[in-house]
Amino acid sequence: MELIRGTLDLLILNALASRAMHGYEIARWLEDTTDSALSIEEGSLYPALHRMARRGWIAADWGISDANRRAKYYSLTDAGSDQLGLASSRWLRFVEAVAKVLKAAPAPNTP
Amino acid sequence: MELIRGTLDLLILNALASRAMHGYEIARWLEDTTDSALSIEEGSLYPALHRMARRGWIAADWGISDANRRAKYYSLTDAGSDQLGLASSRWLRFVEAVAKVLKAAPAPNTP
DNA sequence: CGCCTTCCCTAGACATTCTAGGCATAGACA
DNA sequence: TGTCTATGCCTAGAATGTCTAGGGAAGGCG
Repeated sequence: MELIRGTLDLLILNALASRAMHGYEIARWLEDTTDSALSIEEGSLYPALHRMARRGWIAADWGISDANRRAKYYSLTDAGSDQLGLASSRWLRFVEAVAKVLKAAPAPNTP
Repeated sequence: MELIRGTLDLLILNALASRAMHGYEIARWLEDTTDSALSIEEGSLYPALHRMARRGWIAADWGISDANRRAKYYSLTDAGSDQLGLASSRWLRFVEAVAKVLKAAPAPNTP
């Protein structure tokens, strides 16, 4: 399912809030957590991770994965934790506002 | 507030589901409905309306506004009504999936 | 050895929103 | 009368973020 723009950071921050993970792991964590409702393309994921590292929200360390391969583990920084709080509340306020809009109109035909 | 990409169509479709409106009216309807939590920039609104008309979701007719000025009134077509149903359910499924992600992580610090 | 899986990466296409303008007219008010 | 504000429509180009469509290296299994 195509992600709605601007939510990937929020998803990644949440993933890393539970524990440090490498990129591939984040992608599978997201699918597991959402029962495959959401999935990240690698072409979106890695640029997003680099962007977030550049902004100081996450830190990277090379390590060895469970499958015994080299993997870059990302963890949340303090700034990243702050950002998670901001992004979460922004998201919740947005969802609430959209809910008002959906409620304002008569129920759409749901076949 | 900057809109999250991909939601503008949904908002407009909902506005027009309640009644036919001209562009300026849609913008104010959205602010009223969301207690100013959301607002559309004109530079986003008009291109979106043209795009949606091109896709056959809405139809345009020139008329005279309450303020006695010429205004282009948009109304939902049958295809637009279908699209509203699709976009709504897609949005709800997405929000639900993100909720699972937010619940998966420990509560963020909300200062 | 060959293949699948894991794991990382990038360039360019694409879509959508915003910034920053422009233009026209009605009505209020001086 | 002239000017100002609110109404109403529009566009070009920048900025952003995701996806498509690749490429590559290495572990483990048959």
